[in-house]
Amino acid sequence: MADVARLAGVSSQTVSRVSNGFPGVTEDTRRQVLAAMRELGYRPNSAARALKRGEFRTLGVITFSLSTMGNIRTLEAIATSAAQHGYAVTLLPVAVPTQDEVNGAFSRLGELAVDAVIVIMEIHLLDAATVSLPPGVQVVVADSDAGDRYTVVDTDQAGGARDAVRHLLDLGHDTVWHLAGPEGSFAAQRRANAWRDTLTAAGRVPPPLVRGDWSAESGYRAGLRLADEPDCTAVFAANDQMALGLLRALHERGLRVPGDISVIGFDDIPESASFLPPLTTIHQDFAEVGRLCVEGVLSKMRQDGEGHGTTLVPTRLVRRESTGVPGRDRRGEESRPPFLPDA
Amino acid sequence: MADVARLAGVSSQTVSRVSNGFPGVTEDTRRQVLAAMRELGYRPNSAARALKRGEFRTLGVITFSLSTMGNIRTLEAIATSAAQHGYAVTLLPVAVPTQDEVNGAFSRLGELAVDAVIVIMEIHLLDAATVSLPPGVQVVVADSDAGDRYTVVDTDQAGGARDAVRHLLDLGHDTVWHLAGPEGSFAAQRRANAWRDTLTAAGRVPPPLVRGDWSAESGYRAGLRLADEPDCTAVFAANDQMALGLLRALHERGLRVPGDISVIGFDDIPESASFLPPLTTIHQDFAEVGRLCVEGVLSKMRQDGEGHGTTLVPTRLVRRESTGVPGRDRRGEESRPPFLPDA
DNA sequence: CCAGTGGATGTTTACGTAAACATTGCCTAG
DNA sequence: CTAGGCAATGTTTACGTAAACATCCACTGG
Repeated sequence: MADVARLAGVSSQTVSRVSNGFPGVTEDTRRQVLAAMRELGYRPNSAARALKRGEFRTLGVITFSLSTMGNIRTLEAIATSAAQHGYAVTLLPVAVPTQDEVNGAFSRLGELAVDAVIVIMEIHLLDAATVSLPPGVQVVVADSDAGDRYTVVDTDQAGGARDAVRHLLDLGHDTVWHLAGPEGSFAAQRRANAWRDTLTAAGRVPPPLVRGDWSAESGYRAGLRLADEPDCTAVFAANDQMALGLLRALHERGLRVPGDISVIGFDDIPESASFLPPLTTIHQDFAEVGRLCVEGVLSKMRQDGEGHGTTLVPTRLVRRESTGVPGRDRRGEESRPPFLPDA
Repeated sequence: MADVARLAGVSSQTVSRVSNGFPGVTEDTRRQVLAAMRELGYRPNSAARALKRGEFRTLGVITFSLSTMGNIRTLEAIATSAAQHGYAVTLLPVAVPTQDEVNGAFSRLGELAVDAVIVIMEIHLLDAATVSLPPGVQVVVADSDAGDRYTVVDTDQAGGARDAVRHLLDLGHDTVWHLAGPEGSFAAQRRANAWRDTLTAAGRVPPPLVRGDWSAESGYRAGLRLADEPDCTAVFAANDQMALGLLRALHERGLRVPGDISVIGFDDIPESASFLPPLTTIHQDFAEVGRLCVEGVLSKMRQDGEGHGTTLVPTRLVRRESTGVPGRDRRGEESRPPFLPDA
């Protein structure tokens, strides 16, 4: 900086003013300084800057190895949104979702150049961890509940699940089976609860819950079981991957979708439009979740925020070809090639 | 730090020594300092640290919005591997893959707290950009060629494509059609070139190349065309998503896979094991790519490295049920339900 | 008994920046 | 014509750390 000042014939403070876009600098002087900066290839040293300003302009994101598409989309939106606010994003990967690993990530965080943290994680792993949070570091949590203890931004899981169930009921199905996510997942739990509540509210009897683990493989196994349930005409899968496996199993058993069984997913991953048949599903707006995480954490930083609360991002039903009116009893009536989209 | 020193009854320098694990501190003193650190909740200030040391212990990763699964896996591996070396990872998202955006990312980079950069990007967007790289910032590129100008780590695209084609030829197919990725992509180009070369080397005539854009939707459209090619008994899709769309199109046209047409993909995304039928594909080791990127950039930093070169990460053929011996002429011969896995 | 040695610890300083305060010089109002 | 004010710019200082150097002290060997 001193070199630039010398070359431009000004003081280093003036260089600082120019590089930060502060007022009170003649247009002439500004130009000269900029020229000198270019000539010397000057780059402000961000370490010194952070030291002086007391902030890093950086957000940390803690997440399990980018396993699910939802986390990835959210992360992407966080990065983009942070960049728009002049913030960088530092990744804090947690290899395996154990309490130890999470604690480790949080303690590393203390020495990390980060002003605030966004956690994409189930809440129950967070409790013991946050005690070691450096004071003044704000936290926003995505993919969780517990809005009373943290600021939470999440997809409206319950609303989406409700829409999925209602869609199938509206089509005329007596009831809807549910292929749930793993027990440990709050998202899975909330979707399952909303599924049960919606059925009950509509005066239907919820069938036994079928448990998967988010993977297509687990959906396949569940599908083999469901294929043997003669009463099953409609399945709400807790995510699109499991729906994919489900479709494969039903297909192998010679069941038509949606002719014999309607299937609806959750997430709306890009591939789901190309499943066999294209999957009706609940679209999640991960970009919005990420954006709100950044807004939330920045606003908390500004007002040293105390207020916690949950922001829900609405979902949207995307109707494709895997859902239709009930008709399993018609099985075998027609001889059209199976799985041809009804449309 | 001064407070800790006072509480522990030592000098700040001794605190520094303890916090950096330097030798020359009595076990007694160390314990006292550590106790004081805990009591005061001391965290070393990473800005001051970076300022003093002249390095940030941080790697920047520039990539287009985490669009493809490959990039994500690579990023994940980079983050993990960097953490093991005591480095953090900062994300530099590029919204749209235009030269302007890339230049912007690189110029922001100059002010960013980053010691080195890993670029996950097609090379041709890099050329004009790197001129603005701060001196001393090393670069490693994934997903590209141009090993003569940069250090490059990439999947062995050509080797994988060759294995895919050979697998189908070995099964007895006369030739192999190719559903390629978009023209702008070097990965797509190299896979297509290797496909053509392998066929030529085997004395076969390469059929006309079919172009997609990586999406399942484009694979579907291509599939509708290929279904009308009576000579087509084997297709090598340049990625699994396009293979997915391809499978759907063939299915709609009543063609069995692999009975009538064999399909092989590239990438081995997790879902491909649950396609209809499960997809034979070329597995990419993104974790290894990411790891090598980190190793490469760190070693370049240590030796102020000049040497460029390309490191290729081998692929692996994953045989599932979408490939088999040729048999399109047998169409209609049997009445078994289509798409049941042959095994 | 003393010089010499080496380990443990303290003191000084500089890293690059920006806030706070100081100075300069020009313009305007009285 | 001059005091006062304000815009432009310069000077000083501190941010928290760690390298370099300085000091202290206990112990060893002659």
